[in-house]
Amino acid sequence: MPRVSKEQTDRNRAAIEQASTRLFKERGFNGVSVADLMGAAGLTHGGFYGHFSSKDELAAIACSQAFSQAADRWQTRIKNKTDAQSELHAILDPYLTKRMARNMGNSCPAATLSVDVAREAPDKPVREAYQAGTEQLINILTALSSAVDPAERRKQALVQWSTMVGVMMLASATDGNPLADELLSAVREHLMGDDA
Amino acid sequence: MPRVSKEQTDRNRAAIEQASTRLFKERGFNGVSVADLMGAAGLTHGGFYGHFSSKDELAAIACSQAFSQAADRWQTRIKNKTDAQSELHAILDPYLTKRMARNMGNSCPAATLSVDVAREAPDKPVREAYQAGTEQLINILTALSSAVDPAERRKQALVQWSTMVGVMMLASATDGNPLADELLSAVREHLMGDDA
DNA sequence: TGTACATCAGTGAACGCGCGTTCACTGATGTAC
DNA sequence: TGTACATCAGTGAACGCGCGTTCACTGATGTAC
Repeated sequence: MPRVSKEQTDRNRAAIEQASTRLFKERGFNGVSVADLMGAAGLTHGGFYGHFSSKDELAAIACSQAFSQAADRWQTRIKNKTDAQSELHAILDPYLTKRMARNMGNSCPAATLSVDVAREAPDKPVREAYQAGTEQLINILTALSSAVDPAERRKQALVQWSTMVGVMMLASATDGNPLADELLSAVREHLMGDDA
Repeated sequence: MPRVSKEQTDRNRAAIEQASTRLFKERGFNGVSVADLMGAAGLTHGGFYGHFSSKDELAAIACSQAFSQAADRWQTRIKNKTDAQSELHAILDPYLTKRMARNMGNSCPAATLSVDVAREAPDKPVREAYQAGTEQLINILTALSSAVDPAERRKQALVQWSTMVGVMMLASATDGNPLADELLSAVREHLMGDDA
């Protein structure tokens, strides 16, 4: 029953992109086949190249979308907060959780995609998408820094970012082990003054 | 010219393990084929199963070896140092470098293998090897903590470890971009009081 | 508005390729005398 | 110590399979009248 309305075509493309954003984070670029992606969008593999020129192109799109969605979520959470400290808390509280560590498909793209990106050739389109997305999130963190000097604010954000991403990756890899909880609560206490 | 002396057999097996330790870190478990590994050891793919029962088994061995080699390197570096602060410096100074970020095959297994391990099924043998290896390195860091209370020492080490691993992963993914240097020097300054 | 037809989104078979694993074979090593 | 032979580490063809990508085809959609 092929040929579908223009609206349905757009919805199909969006479904492929959304599925890839989740699945690439969950299983990595090489851990998901084109057929997997199309199947997750309710389609068959052959139609893929009507939407994208290659799997690499979609990887870049998915990477962009993953970071944009994360940035949007952060922006939504810090709305209506009155000071930088509670804004930071609004971001970190849902971020530094076992739930996020366990569910890589819904968690931070920096924790899940960084190694995949690092292993890609320098000319692959996904690298640019990653750089731009990373800057987006770092800029949000920089705006919430407690330092005064601009250079210090940025440095503080970069260190915070490293710690956040590192602990999520380590907690994912040690999921099911008490160490995962230890890591998360140590970093929560360190970054949020949280004792939970 | 098959059948080789027992000594040569042992050397061949060690060469396969050493090659896998480097290549798995560099390209991930799925990024290296059995033929690649055997080729790197100067052998052909067919002989693989004379040494190992499966690629998964070798992944676990390689993971163990990667962490043990890292721990040995750390132990060597902190020898002859007089205080905890210079011991920590001896570990961090060569760790937090662009060279390490760029050369994933020779760098920290936690930065390169964590995501691969997180994506493995819970019953895969590589997970146990990862857990044990991670504890090894965390114990070394804990011993160098500046805190007094044992629980605080461990927490400090866990946060430090998260930051170290996170920044190496981020610097690898942003290699070639100024952000990679920014990340490294921000974390160097934060963890080592270094201004370089 | 209704009809005739061109377009083209999606299908599924097929492509060449590389994967993990198996296996019959080889010939130097190790052993028994 | 020298010879005859059994062992077995390594070889390379072959297995079934899944990959990314291509393409002839289909039939509902969109358009021209």
